[in-house]
Amino acid sequence: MPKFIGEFDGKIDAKGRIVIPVGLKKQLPEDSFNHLVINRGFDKCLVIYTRNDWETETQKLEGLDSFNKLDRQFIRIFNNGATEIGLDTANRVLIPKKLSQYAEIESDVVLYAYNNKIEVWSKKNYESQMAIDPDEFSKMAETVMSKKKNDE
Amino acid sequence: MPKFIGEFDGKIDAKGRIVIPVGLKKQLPEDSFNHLVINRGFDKCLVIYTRNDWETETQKLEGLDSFNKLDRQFIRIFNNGATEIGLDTANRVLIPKKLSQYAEIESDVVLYAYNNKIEVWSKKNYESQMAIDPDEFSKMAETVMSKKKNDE
DNA sequence: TCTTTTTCTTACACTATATGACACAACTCT
DNA sequence: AGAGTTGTGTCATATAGTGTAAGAAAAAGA
Repeated sequence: MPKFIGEFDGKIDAKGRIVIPVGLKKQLPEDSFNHLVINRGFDKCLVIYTRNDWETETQKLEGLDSFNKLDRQFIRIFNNGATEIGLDTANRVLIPKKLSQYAEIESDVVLYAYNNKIEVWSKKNYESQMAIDPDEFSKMAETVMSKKKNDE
Repeated sequence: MPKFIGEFDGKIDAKGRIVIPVGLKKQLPEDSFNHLVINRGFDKCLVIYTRNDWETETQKLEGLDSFNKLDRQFIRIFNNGATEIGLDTANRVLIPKKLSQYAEIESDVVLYAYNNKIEVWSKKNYESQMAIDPDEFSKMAETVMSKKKNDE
């Protein structure tokens, strides 16, 4: 499983393409250049996985109960919009229009890579997502990490 | 885990690079020269880790649930734009523009190394951060250390 | 103290990358 | 078929990134 890291600024061009900066491209396995999957994220962003990782992710859904209405709906929505994409000759990926609309991407974007995901944000949404003051953040840390402890 | 120590003055050049002084470079494990991670710290400074240490830090996040909104946001903010960097042929590191802006770094910088972190400050912010009179400092010690005791 | 070596600083030159414009192919719709 | 839309590739240019070198300053050794 690739471990991505980095935060990159970029733009979407008139045709809806975003350049994958070299710093990020270098982290991608070569055989994934033409086998990436992009989908809606849970927040107003898009997520790019390698095809392999995407399959791993969807396997997490396998335990769900396809006789259960809510589960079925979730699976449907989760898969909706997932599209395979690839790098073109200029290291760009074409973002399907539906998805860029969903993420409210118009011109400036931020690529935010961590773990096995590359998140694609409109700059505006990215900034408001990240705007949090240190005190709030440390409270958040307590909540999140203590919950984690209880789970164990 | 490396244990850094020292305070170094330096400058950022027109291309956004900062020289890692030899005294500091010697403290870095050789195999980390091209695998350093930099990201935003609290208090308008930047923090550099070795990639290994960074991964140790982020392992704390591993049990979190990416289907949970708060957890996701926490992960994102914790990562905070971490980016991998390396030393060039002249022992410099290129600071991503976004980050130097965040830390208000324009010309003079201070590298402040302790534990497994190297903090990068603009000289101005560093000085105002460190400007404190002895009485205040001792009061601060009481507050901080007694709180710690209660936690234990 | 003087010499030698190392480290720092600055400047510059070269390479790689990002960006925007444009041309054209494929496809859709009327 | 023709007009419009969408997808893909190419190119030129500006900017960002990287490497090299020379002199100044500092440190180390004799």
